[in-house]
Amino acid sequence: MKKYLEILKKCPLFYGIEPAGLERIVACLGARVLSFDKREVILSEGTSARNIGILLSGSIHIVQVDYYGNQTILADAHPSDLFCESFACAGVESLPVSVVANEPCEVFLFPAGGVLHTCEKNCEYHRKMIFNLVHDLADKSLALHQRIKIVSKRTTRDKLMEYLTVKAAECGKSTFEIPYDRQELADYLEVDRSGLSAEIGKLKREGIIENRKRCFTIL
Amino acid sequence: MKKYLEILKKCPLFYGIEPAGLERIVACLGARVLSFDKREVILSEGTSARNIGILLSGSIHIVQVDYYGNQTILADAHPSDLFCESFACAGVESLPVSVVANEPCEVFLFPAGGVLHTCEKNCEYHRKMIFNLVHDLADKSLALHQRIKIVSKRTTRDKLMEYLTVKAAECGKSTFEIPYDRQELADYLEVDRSGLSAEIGKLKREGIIENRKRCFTIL
DNA sequence: AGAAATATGTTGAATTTTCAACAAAATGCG
DNA sequence: CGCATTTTGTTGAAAATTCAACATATTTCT
Repeated sequence: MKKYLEILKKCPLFYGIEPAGLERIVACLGARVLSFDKREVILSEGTSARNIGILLSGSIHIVQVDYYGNQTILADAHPSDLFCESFACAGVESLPVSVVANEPCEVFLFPAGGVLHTCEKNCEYHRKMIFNLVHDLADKSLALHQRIKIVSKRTTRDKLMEYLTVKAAECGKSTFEIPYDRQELADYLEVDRSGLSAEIGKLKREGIIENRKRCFTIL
Repeated sequence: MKKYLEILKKCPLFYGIEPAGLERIVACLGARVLSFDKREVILSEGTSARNIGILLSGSIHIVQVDYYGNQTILADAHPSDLFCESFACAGVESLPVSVVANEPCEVFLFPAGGVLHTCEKNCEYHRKMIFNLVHDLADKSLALHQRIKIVSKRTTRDKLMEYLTVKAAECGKSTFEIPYDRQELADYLEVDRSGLSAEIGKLKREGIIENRKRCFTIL
């Protein structure tokens, strides 16, 4: 477990907890470390929602897939990110999303009970974690609102421009890389892939954006 | 303030806190009670996000309005419900949504600091509130996921049927009332109002649903 | 390097949504 | 009760999305 401490240290759940405490807590959580190949399903919609995950390496997508195979990408996570904490904390039985490996990755999985139920001595670390959890859950909520703001635009063009504008603001630059390929971007924006490609082409010809693969520039 | 205690008692933030404690806490929060008429803006997008609200009477809508006046209804709240807690807890400066009175209503508004910063004596009540907050934030996150699942459907018909199915499951009956009029339902589903009316008419003629005003039956 | 697999761009037809304008129904109010 | 206002339903035309099919480009693997 030791070799993962550097990543875990940066997890929002453990902010403000010094290394010695972290090691104790991590031991206490009863976590498993699991590895997955690209495209493997890490957690499947409908299965138990009792576990919280922390991504150790690689990257993952949080997705919903409907009846007809339409996939919606809700979020992507990177090393040190928490995932599925909201479902575990809400106490729902079954997961309303799936978690899929976007590249080979390792995850740290542990039952939420270890965080939610204070240990015998109501330790300071526990108190910190709960506070951190509040902050993290609020952040996730914010991200969902942001995503809703993007996909609630009515046209492919407006969705794309809103997304790019948000991303540019996030990076503080007008040239930046996005974490999705075309199909994934379409799944995030909830539009048709070919229509998205067409729209990107149009925006380029109109001199509004520049683009090569995952790199975009807003002019 | 006394007369609101019955409503406040049922607020998710105060679960498990007995009446005596509740009265002390409420006094401690430094809240204002404000009244609004139907359609009045209670909190406006872009203004300070430091306050948490509890609805005392009436009902409200959490909305986003874009550039061109397209309104998106993100959620509705009823007496005892918390609102805007996620933005206050995330520590963002400006509110990404507006809160609008859906009918005459009273709200209880207080700075989030009173909940997030433990009082001198790190009291048991405070600990409970933070735990309650975790649960509440997780629930809100879940509601957003559910909404995304609905609006990510690609057609008006699929969005509507998904929404009605969820509502029916919520009530445990196939006949139920929804909290929105036609325009509001359209704003929630992110579709055109007239197209929605047409689709409801079609579903009725096809014998898939029954509907009179806000009352729907899935057949 | 070369073949196979994957990702991206392009097109036109079919479907669906949006928009505007108006009619009909329901509601609120003096 | 009757008028004014608001809400809901209907329609047709314009705009946009989706879908399928295919061409081209890029990546992966041996």
